[in-house]
Amino acid sequence: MDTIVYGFADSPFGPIIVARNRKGVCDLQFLGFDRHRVIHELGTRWGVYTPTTQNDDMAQQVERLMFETKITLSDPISAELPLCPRGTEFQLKVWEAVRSIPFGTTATYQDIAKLVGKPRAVRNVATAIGENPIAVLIPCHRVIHKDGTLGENHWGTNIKKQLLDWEKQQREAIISQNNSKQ
DNA sequence: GAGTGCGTATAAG
DNA sequence: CTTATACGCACTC
Repeated sequence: MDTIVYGFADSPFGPIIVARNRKGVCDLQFLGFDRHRVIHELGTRWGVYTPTTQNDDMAQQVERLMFETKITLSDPISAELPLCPRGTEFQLKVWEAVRSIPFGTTATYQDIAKLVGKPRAVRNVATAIGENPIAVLIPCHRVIHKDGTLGENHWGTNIKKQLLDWEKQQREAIISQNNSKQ
């Protein structure tokens, strides 16, 4: 049986809960206003009988990697932070495709549908994205409507917009930094 | 098998 | 701008 280590941290976008098993980060949620509901969801996803231990240091370390370390445009987070989400074949495929969207850029739901080889299953892709268990690291906030509007988000359109704005700002900062070096 | 859904396109008010 | 209709299909019940 899998054992889970979870912990709490403060991100620039509000408090988060981070959980990992021995393979990698398996769950990451914004706590939002309803902390208990989110923790309950974690329980239903992994089973109330899954042995857990609390380790806030681990969570804070993950948070620092996500938001404080120098992020390059190619998104090095993946290499340092292996992910281990649980889901159906289809969901895992969709989440993998979402991870290929570069930092600071966006893709449409249709783009992701094509990437997973199911160009007509756009709504199903959207549903799978909505069930993303690992916020930010599986960057579902980078998936937007074809007409440029943001679309819905599990943690609120506000979080989605904030994350996109932040990434865009970071991206531009890195680009201008690189230009001034030459 | 029926109902649902983080979409998209088109038509209409 | 908003509502309506149709399409699409993985998933849940």
